[in-house]
Amino acid sequence: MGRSQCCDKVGLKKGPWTPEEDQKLLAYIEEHGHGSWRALPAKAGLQRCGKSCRLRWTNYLRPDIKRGKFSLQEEQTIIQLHALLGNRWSAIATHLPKRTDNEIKNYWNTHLKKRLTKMGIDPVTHKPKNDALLSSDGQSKTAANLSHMAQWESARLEAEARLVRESKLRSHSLQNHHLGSSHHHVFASSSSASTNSAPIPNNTNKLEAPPLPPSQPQLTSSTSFPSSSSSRSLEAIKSWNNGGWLLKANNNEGNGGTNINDLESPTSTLSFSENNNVQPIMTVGSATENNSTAVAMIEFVGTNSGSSETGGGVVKEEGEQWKGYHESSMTFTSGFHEFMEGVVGDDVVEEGFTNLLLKTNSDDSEGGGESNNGGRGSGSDFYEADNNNYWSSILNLVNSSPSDSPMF
DNA sequence: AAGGCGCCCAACCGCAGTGGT
DNA sequence: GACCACTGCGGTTGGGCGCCT
Repeated sequence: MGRSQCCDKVGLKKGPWTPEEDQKLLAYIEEHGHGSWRALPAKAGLQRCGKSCRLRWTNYLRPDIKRGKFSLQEEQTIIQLHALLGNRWSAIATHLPKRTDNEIKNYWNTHLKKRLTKMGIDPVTHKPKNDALLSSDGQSKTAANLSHMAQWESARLEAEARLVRESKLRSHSLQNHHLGSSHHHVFASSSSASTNSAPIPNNTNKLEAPPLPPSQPQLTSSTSFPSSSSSRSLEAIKSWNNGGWLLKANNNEGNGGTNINDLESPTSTLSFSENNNVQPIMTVGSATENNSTAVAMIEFVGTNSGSSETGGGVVKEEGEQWKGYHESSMTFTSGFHEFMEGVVGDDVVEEGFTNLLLKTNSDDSEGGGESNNGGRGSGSDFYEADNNNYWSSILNLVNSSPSDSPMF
């Protein structure tokens, strides 16, 4: 694509900002807001490019920024979210109020990455570097499955983040609409409302998950979130994590056939195409609400050449549930169960995502006993204990995210 | 005291995505 | 559909600072 540099004009200043410049920028934004960053520097009397001004405001001058040392809680949150989201700093920042993505990124690169490395954990994959786990005892499969499910989780979290951002935007735009204002309110403009956020999506959003290894289904997720239902919807998603839906679904299965709308708990459905291409469409939704509440859809596109849109016969209409999947899809009880059996094995499916992680950890400790490298007193015991709780803490984070958090 | 070294973090850079025309 | 303007994001840089020798 390529764009002309914004700062290539001669005479524009670069480098650290002076207090005078800060003052000018602050004063201007407080008075006028920041409708157009391109035009702002000239109006504010700054010899800077708009991009530089935006960055200075976003990362430093905004009044709702917390500066200083990261708390232990914040550190844990960053590590856990990074395990799920990777280097999606803006998404991670949505979990950390008053922290900017830049700050989090810096903190990760300078502190947390090193700490994980010291713990013997690969900061990229969040897996133990000494991969005794991946021995020939079948745990490699579990580890691979774990990775696979973490990617589910990653895409899901990202979808949630977008949901919240969209919700915020809508509420802001509603506010603005009521106030009859456009960009002349510093904290009501779309930019400031989504300071830590990605561009606000339209009604439907395709998200690409981290690249999957060959032979695994490619994961994308689509969201279609009525903002009013976000809170309950996210509770539903959390319930999915908690594995509660599995029990409920299985119980219902015993009752002879499952209608997702009959489930008390939030439900999910997977839609499989007739052929062997893995093309499930999973909907995580609040079935107790009216049926028009489409909540979250995670779409698996087979690695084969088929496209989910064309192959599965699934059509989503804006603001509605997926049209037609009721007829062709299995209920979540059987569909997801069978799908996950194929992917991760029956025992794993029965136990749910969270338990899988815990099981993996407990297996580690049971199998290894002392340590992965077989040594006692090597100084790694402390880190092993951390590793044992590592993934479970990640899930705990997700499961325990309060509904009223900035994220939820 | 001073030079070297490593760390930290604000800021820059380039690309991607989106909306308007 | 092509083009342009603009914003957001993530990787990278480099200057300042503190610690060590």
